[in-house]
Amino acid sequence: MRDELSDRGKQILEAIIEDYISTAEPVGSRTISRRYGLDLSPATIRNVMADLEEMGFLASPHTSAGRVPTDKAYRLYVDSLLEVRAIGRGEREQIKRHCDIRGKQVGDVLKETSRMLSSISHYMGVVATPHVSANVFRHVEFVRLGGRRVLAIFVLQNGTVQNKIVEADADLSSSDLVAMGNYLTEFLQGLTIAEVKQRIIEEMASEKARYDNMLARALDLSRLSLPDDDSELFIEGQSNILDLPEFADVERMKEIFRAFEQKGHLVQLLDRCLTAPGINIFIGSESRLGPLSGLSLITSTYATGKNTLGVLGVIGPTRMGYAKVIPIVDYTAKLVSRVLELE
Amino acid sequence: MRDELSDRGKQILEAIIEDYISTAEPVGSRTISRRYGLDLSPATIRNVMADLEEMGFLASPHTSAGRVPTDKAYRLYVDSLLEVRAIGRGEREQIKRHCDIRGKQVGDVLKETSRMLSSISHYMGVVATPHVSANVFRHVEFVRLGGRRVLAIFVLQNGTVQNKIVEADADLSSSDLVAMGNYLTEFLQGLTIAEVKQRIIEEMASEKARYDNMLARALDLSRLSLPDDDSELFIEGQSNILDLPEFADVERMKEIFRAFEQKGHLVQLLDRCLTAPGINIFIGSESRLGPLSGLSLITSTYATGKNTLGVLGVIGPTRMGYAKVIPIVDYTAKLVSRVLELE
DNA sequence: ATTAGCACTCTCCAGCGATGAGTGCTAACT
DNA sequence: AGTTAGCACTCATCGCTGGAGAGTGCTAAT
Repeated sequence: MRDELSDRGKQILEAIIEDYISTAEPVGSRTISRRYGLDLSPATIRNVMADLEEMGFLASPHTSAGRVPTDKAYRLYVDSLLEVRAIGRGEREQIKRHCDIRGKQVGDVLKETSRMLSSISHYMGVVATPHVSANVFRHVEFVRLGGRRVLAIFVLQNGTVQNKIVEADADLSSSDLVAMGNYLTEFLQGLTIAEVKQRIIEEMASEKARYDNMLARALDLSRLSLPDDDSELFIEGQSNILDLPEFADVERMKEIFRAFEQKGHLVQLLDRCLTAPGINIFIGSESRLGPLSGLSLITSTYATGKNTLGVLGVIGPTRMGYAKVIPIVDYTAKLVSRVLELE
Repeated sequence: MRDELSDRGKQILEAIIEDYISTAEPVGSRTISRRYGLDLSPATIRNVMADLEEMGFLASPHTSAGRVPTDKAYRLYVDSLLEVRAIGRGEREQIKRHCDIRGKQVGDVLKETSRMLSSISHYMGVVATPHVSANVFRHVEFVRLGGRRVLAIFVLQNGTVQNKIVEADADLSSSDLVAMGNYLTEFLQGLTIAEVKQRIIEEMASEKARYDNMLARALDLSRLSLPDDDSELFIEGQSNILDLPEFADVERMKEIFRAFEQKGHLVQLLDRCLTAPGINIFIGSESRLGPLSGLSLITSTYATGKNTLGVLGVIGPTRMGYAKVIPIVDYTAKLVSRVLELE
């Protein structure tokens, strides 16, 4: 009876969580007894709350404030108490309307998706661009810059374009570069970037490359200029979290903004989601990222056909409106998948 | 004597400004008399300060605080009091070190420049990417997406790549698209994007296009997919301004972050700088952008040869260290110009 | 023209008590 | 045995107060 959660315990915990989500104020026994039709006196609820606190689901900021749900409570809530509503009609329309991508740059589509997620959820939107490795190579071109510097442009099957400035180890004429580009475009057609890497290394070791100087140079150049595998991150709507009462404290706010400025950690976190298709939820300290404590992350992967392309989601306070945001993220991921789909 | 600034007036104003720049506290007559070797009693200085206030160079937050410089004062300071120091040796090294661009994407170079500006100045770095119109067309390619959607990729002479998704008005096969790309690449070679626009319109009205259905389609497709002329903005180091005491107020901070989230206004402001080569300085309300009052902007244009490419700069509080930041912006702009130079 | 002196203003801060929300415990009730 | 009413207790919050300190403006003396 002490370690197992009774039905009533669950009901009261749920009420507390939902109240806290909507008010951001520690919730007291009286509130629960009045506002949620449980027909129990505050005293009874106090008893239950004391148990819940002992079990680690609640915490009290100080003796005479109400109780606040812990990360553990949100986890339980998300896993088994919460009934995910279907997405609202208005929201669905809004997302659809956004997804008219004609005339937009591919990168901008993702950026705007991020912005849309933030404005519709009133939290922060995050979209990670697809990792490069799994994408299929389509076209490469080299442009001569000053000196020996060369601009390499890789076009991938899904429409993203990667470019990079490299230093060649010999002077190369423009026509050399065009020829190299044409040759490599042909040679690498249809491979994924990961395979391209592989193929180049193999070829460089081959007989042919040893005798054909130009070929060797072309291969070397392409090796240098292969796009890096890091994905970009669009984080939009940061100002939304400025309105949340829990971040009214200036120090807290600084900490968060600092954390988001160097996106590295967040990228890692999102990478973890890549391997688990569908909705993923990190609550508060579960992310194991210090500065993100107090924040939750709801993500979903977007994909075309079998290929997982990337991750998108919403970052909000741990007390975010899971019931509303989860279907939004889910629906958006599906729609983005469809929109980016190739035939 | 009343409207014209005496030498002593200037000296004292300069002292006040410099003190305020370093302390962010309203400065009193005693401070000036003690810390700056003017050999005048506080009372004398008070008289001068009263004059300066009447002339609009100083303001007092309330009766018993010291005085604070107005935008007008900073303008005078920047225009005629300030002696711009040569750039520091350490700073020069730091900027140089950053400018090793091998192996980086072109866009990233600008983004990192922005970041570098922010970290070296301790304010915010801004870099606007070049406008598209003046750039020279190099290559276009069309990729078939689902349905009638087509991905158009424009490569420009300076290495930037623009892409856009458009809806074709007929089903086009992959080979059609490749052919169109090749034809247009040939046809538009060497023109600026502005000229490309022109040329396409002309050609669409020509005899040839009227009879060659495929040509007409190709032209139409390229017209739709021409890159937009808006330049992107990289704003980095926003968290730096969180540390400034004048923005300790949460409301003020929200306002600023909101303003930066929609970059439109700022782009307009930077565009104004494009036409005036070299260093430009906007102080506080001079920018005529409400939310930017209290902030100053120091910009410089970067260019290759004759072509102005874009604008970069630093945004900080009006009381920013002009003497230090101006040479930093200047030097960075020159270096970026050199680095992006084509041969 | 400059300065010393002084009264005055206004912010900032610490201390104070009142208020009220919420708890935990005990004893009575069903 | 579970539930509830009652009550003493804790603690954050708020408004008020008075003192300290910084800085000013004015006047009169140098």
